[in-house]
Amino acid sequence: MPDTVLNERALKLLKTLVQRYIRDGQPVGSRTLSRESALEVSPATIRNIMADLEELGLVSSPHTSAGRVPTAAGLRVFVDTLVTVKPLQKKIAAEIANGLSETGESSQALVTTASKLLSQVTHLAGVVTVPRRTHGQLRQIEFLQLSDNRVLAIIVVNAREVQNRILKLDRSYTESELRQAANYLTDQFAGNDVSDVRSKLLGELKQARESMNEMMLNAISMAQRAFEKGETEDDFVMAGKTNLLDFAELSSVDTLRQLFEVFNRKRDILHLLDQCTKAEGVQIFIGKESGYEPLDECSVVTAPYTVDDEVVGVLGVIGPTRMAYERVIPIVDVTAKLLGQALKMP
Amino acid sequence: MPDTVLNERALKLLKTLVQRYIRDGQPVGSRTLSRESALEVSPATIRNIMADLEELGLVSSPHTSAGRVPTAAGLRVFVDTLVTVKPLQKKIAAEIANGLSETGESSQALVTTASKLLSQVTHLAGVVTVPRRTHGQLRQIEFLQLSDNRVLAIIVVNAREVQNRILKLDRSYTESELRQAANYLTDQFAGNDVSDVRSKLLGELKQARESMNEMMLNAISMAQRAFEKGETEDDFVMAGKTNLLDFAELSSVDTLRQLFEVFNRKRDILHLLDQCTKAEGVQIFIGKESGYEPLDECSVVTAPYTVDDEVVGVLGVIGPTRMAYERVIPIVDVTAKLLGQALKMP
DNA sequence: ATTAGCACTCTCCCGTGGAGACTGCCAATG
DNA sequence: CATTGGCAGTCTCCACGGGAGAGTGCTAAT
Repeated sequence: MPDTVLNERALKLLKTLVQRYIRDGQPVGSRTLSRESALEVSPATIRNIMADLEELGLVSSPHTSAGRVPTAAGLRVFVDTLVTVKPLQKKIAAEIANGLSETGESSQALVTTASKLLSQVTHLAGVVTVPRRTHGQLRQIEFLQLSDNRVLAIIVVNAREVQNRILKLDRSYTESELRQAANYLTDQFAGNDVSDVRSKLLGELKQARESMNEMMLNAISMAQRAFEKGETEDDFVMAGKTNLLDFAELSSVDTLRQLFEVFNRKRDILHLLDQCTKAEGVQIFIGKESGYEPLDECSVVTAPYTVDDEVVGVLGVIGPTRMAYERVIPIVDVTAKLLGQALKMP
Repeated sequence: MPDTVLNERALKLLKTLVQRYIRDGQPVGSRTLSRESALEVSPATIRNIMADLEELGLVSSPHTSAGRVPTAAGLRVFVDTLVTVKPLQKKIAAEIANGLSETGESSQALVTTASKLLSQVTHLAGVVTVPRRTHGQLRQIEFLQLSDNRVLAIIVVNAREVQNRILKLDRSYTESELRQAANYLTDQFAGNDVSDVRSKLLGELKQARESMNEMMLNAISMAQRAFEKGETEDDFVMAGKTNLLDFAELSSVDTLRQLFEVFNRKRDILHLLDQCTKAEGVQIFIGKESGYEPLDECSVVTAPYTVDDEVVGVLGVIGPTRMAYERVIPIVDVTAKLLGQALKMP
């Protein structure tokens, strides 16, 4: 036994073991390891070290006479301290940058593109949460009469987002009533932070119920309805689920079934992604660390993306625990940065 | 050999064979068939008849000593002449009706719900094309200034559909210019069939280029841009892909991969669905009849749905060839009718 | 501490040999 | 002459077993 159990040599071996395992997904034997690692040691020595690593819970053997496979803990050590992030290929960086710049206006489209790019470049499943701009500036409110009692509210935020919402009202309004209401509201609230608008509306309504004329009251109550449930349900997009079919270790139909089910339910995944807004920079969940049973055999690599220094969403990829972290990490990293930039542009 | 080769008894046997095969997906032997069918004949007789049916290409045996399995041709005969459609369970009809009536306003939402209902009720994959109303009445056009040179066009059709489109223009317009343009266009074209508007715009522009004032010219050219590319890309929705994972015969990971890929590409499927708008009533494609290799082991059951006697879209389900046609056919049928009704409502 | 050698273990891949399920054919039957 | 019972033949499925290959753990030597 060496001075400290996890000495440099052991770590170097762990690193090559993980790299090899990631490459072809099979247990790595001592002979292979002795050839692969630059270290000049015999297989026998490696076997000893492996026994140590196994005791520490960093590797394990599927059965007596197979090589070793890194455990989740082993992978964690790898990504935390051993991984040497490959410099991003220019070609790939360009692919992402182009993809995003070629995409048109709406932030929804940008998010979808980002997700597709991630999946395309990493050959994993890409996920991106829809940006939730807590500090957007309300630009304009407009109402259109659709039919009796039904009014279309259009809310423009930040010169980019456009939200439609159909309101059913208790009576019908004339066109000029609607125009007046819209003008009043736009005058009153344009430039306000959109997260404040709702509470201000409530305050306004309560504070001055009697001092206002009917028109204003109507306008405010309509606006309230329009701002209700501001979150849309479609709050993240995902591309490349089929890439997961490529990996042998996920290919039991049952595992796949579970996986696809989770992606359909969305909520669980979203919760997981939400946690990532707190940290900054790339974050990695390996296996059970995600806390969701169906993802036990998956890793998730995420990074928050920002607009004007404010975190507005998270993106990342989901794949088997044996994904190519060295490649994936920088990809997720720059995609987050580029998406942030793309969203900022006018 | 009987009078005519495909006599009544042979057909009855084919029917029970198909039913049995659909039920549990395994080859059916002569003994089973003799018990199952109400016919009082011995297995030996049945073996003779089976030999005949095999010669006709309606059944086949996977190997010498397995029972018989219906071929695609056999299934075709079954659905064309033998199937006795089960009366739709009230519970299911109610489920669909409720599901649709509880869904809110937008036709997009209705379509998604319909797709989900189909998949939920049949345990297959549900598909619905987005309604393409060729004869919708234009109700209103509105323009909103977003930022310099960027204008949001809002087109209201039929008191239900709302389309947004962002236009990049060569100069910026004042609010009143936009309002005038919108008013002019709404006056001019409201009530027109939306499919005519574009051509009328063109005509108007050409015919009277000099006689118009600049405002009108601007209005018309803006409107033209707004009506370009009227089709959205997201032209059908699909729910319940995961249901396909349930069926043993589709569960080779490779088959599944192909299948999911097809659903992602969308275009091929859409083409297939488009063909179904021509026929009326329920239409069935068995195996290769669909013409798409990845669907070789699948059947597609579709029905067009109508609004005001005009076919506006197609819905249906996709599943393995051995799907429960007797149950699925009426479900697809009523869903089409109910969706049509739901879309018609104000 | 490292290494070579060796016995041991476990998987994977065949080939083998019933057991079970049907068929196809033939001869008997009404 | 259609139908039936009987019977041999065929094919799958599964369990068993043995040999090859890979890799380990232990021990004794360096």
